[in-house]
Amino acid sequence: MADINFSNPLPSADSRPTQARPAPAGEANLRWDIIELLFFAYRDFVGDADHELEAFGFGRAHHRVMHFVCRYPGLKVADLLDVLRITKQSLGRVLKQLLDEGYIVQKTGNNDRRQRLLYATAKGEALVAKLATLQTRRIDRALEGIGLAGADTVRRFLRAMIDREDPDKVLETIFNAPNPKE
Amino acid sequence: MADINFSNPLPSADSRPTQARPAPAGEANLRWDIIELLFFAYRDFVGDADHELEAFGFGRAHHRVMHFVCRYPGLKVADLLDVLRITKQSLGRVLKQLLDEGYIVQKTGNNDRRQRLLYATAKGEALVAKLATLQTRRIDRALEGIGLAGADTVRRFLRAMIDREDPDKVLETIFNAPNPKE
DNA sequence: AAGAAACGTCAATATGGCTGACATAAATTT
DNA sequence: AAATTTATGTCAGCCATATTGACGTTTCTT
Repeated sequence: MADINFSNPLPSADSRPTQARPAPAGEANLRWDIIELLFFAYRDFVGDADHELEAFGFGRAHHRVMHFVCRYPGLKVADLLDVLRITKQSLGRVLKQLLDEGYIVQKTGNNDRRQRLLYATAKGEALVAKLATLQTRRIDRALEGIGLAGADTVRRFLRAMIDREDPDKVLETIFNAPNPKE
Repeated sequence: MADINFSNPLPSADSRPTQARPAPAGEANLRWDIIELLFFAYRDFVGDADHELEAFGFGRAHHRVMHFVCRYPGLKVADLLDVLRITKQSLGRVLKQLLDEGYIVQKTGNNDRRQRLLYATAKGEALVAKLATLQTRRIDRALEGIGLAGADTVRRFLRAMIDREDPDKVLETIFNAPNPKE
């Protein structure tokens, strides 16, 4: 607590515009800018969906489940747990609601009858598409000035931000997918 | 629920590798790839900090508060509420812990003595720096193959993902900041 | 027949959001 | 000077979503 210089407060500290604290000499080059941009970008990105979900009485948890079930039809419950990194008890409640309200259906596995393969209904697909449309609008707007090569750079960056060890089934699919041409 | 083709299940549906559902004809071009990459990238990005925070008995909420107080010293409580988009009651609980445990201090405003300007202590700064270091490591790794121009593209993309209307004090600072040269 | 696996569920608990109401001190307006 | 508004704090309770641990059923594997 020694080197914080507010013991002798700056004159009119609260009338100056807010400024990011300059990096002290000893501090390694930290990516403050990208760290904060990620925070705000993600906040507004999920905000799009959050707002719409309210009208359905759903939360983020429901969205995540529906999204991945819709995108990867036939996902097992265990797969979903891996992807979402939550416990089956947590998933249980949310999944039950989505089943009861007809957004998702279960189907017993053919090979292994213990499995409950998950599929989105048309109702579920419609909602997921609606949410994805909102988010796509934001992404398109953000990519606008950046060009095709830029979009690819963004994709490469995001991919590289993801842990590669012990990838779940969905991530494996994503990593193996060819980078789209746009 | 008519056009989902699992009424006549595909042979050995659960032995095939997981595949992303191909986009139906009627569906607009949705950015499924970037939507999912953002999900996983952010999940792992905040995971770095989450893991470390456990050792301190703190959660994500504490991190967010400490981070912005540390980065924008002298932030008012009201500013923080704008940035985090939570209620003062929610902030209150978390902030009280951080004050009690000596990660943050308050200082009465000079111009307006109602205000409580927030500052991180050395202890607080150390923790924030530690967490930022972890996240910076991940970002650096992700930017590695992308080059300087690529890093700038990523920054531009993330900036453009953020809502511009009604920016809070911190966001204004970020938007007005010159793009760093790397 | 025994064990393991996939899933479901009950119970209890924690975190971090929320709303509404109310209190205080200080600034501002009348 | 009095009234009002602003910035903040706080009490009480609710809700959503996460957790752990335990136990049960069905089904597959050995």
